[in-house]
Amino acid sequence: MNSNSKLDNRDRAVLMKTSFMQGLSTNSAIRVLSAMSVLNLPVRHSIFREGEKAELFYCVLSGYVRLYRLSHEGREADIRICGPGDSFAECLLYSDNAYAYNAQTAEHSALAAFDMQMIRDIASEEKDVAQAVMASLSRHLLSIIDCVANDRLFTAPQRVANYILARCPVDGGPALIRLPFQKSLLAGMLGLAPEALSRAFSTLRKSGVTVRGRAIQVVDVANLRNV
Amino acid sequence: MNSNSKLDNRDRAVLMKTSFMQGLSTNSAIRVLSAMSVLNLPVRHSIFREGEKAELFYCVLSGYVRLYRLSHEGREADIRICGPGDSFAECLLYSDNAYAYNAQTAEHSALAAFDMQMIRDIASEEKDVAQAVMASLSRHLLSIIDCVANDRLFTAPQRVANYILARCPVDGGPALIRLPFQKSLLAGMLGLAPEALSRAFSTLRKSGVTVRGRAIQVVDVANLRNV
DNA sequence: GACGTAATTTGATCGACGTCAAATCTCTTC
DNA sequence: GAAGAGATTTGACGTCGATCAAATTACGTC
Repeated sequence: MNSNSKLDNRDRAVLMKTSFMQGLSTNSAIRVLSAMSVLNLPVRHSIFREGEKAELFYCVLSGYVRLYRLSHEGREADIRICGPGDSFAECLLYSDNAYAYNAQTAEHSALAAFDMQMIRDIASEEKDVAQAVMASLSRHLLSIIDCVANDRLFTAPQRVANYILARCPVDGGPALIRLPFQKSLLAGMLGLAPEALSRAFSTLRKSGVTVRGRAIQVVDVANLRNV
Repeated sequence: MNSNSKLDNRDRAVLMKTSFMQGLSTNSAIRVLSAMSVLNLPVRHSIFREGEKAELFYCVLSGYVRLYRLSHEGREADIRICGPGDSFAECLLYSDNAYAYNAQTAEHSALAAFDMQMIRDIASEEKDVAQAVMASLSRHLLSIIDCVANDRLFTAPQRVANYILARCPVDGGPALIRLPFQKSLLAGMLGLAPEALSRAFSTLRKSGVTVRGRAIQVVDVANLRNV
């Protein structure tokens, strides 16, 4: 398989730190890379649609990808937001052969695209590749379980607080973090309309959360845990 | 590993049809079975709790198991209901070593319990076992993705209609199905309070759905798709 | 730095669903 | 078959978050 563009050093570093590729032997890594090509896509570009025959799975090198489903009436629901290092559609390696959701770039993005059949073949020969696939699948499963539990257990302000806390240093005290993407993406990720996210932030003001653009300031991390 | 009870023929048949065990070579199946023991548990019996060290994963032979998380205030949210043939906690084979949720029986149940370390070792030697793990993980991932999408896209009556439709013959016309468990379990599975499920059923009456106990009668399956 | 577009916020309204309480139904058990 | 516990339904009510519209803010481009 040939590459649509070269794998630059930054992209290569990200790719090697993926849960899918980290820890592979040199030999396996070379074989896996030969089943891969790099795509550079503009913002809001469709990667695949639900129901299409699945022949490639992907790993995000830079940018963000939105995975979503459509209702009959055309409403969209985000299932997952993938950032650098995340892979998606690898759940189809050993199941159905049609994509289970739509994927589109949320920003200008670089993706590694892996040929499913080639990876299947490699995984059946190289134990460490099979193990990498299992590790990657496990990680996803756990993160989606978190997503279901969050949706069902917590209110919008609580979900936002959880998101912030997961990105703060563990101790108490003040913290300053920066959103890696637009708020509307975060909203979809948390299963909220953008308006609801905005209101959740404003609810959190009384818990010491200040938002200006993508910058989020927390007066006291320990305090935010009580929300 | 020894067995708490013998594997009877019915249980064995279920176990062999699991996405985890089906298609294993005789040799692999024997090795896997040697890492397994059977548990017979009464209703509402805790299998493990969130945060406990994960040393076993499970496959349901008969009965039903509820996987759920607790909020700080003690509210419960179901993540998944596992029936005969489903496995759970196998996502920890190659990740974290603590259970990510609570598990308890929803009825008197028979479970196959697999020693994670032994299965890990076997999977690293037998290709088909590794592949079985991947297939099992993939299937779960896809089913939980459906769960997130359903929660976010559909209302209670629509989710109930989807559940019914998934269990009806594909053609139009009338259908009669039977719930395999209590309605309160179905409610949790669909992310609803029992009262909301009840009201959803009564909303569906005008779409030709009649419920009496565990029996669900559908006047016209094709019609139900429009809900 | 000004402009125009896109993103975000805010207000108002509404529907969906959770919760609590009480009534009714359905099983199990004796 | 009767009793009783547990499950389900129904009613009343409150809250949360979606939606629509309008105002405001932020950002990329020239």
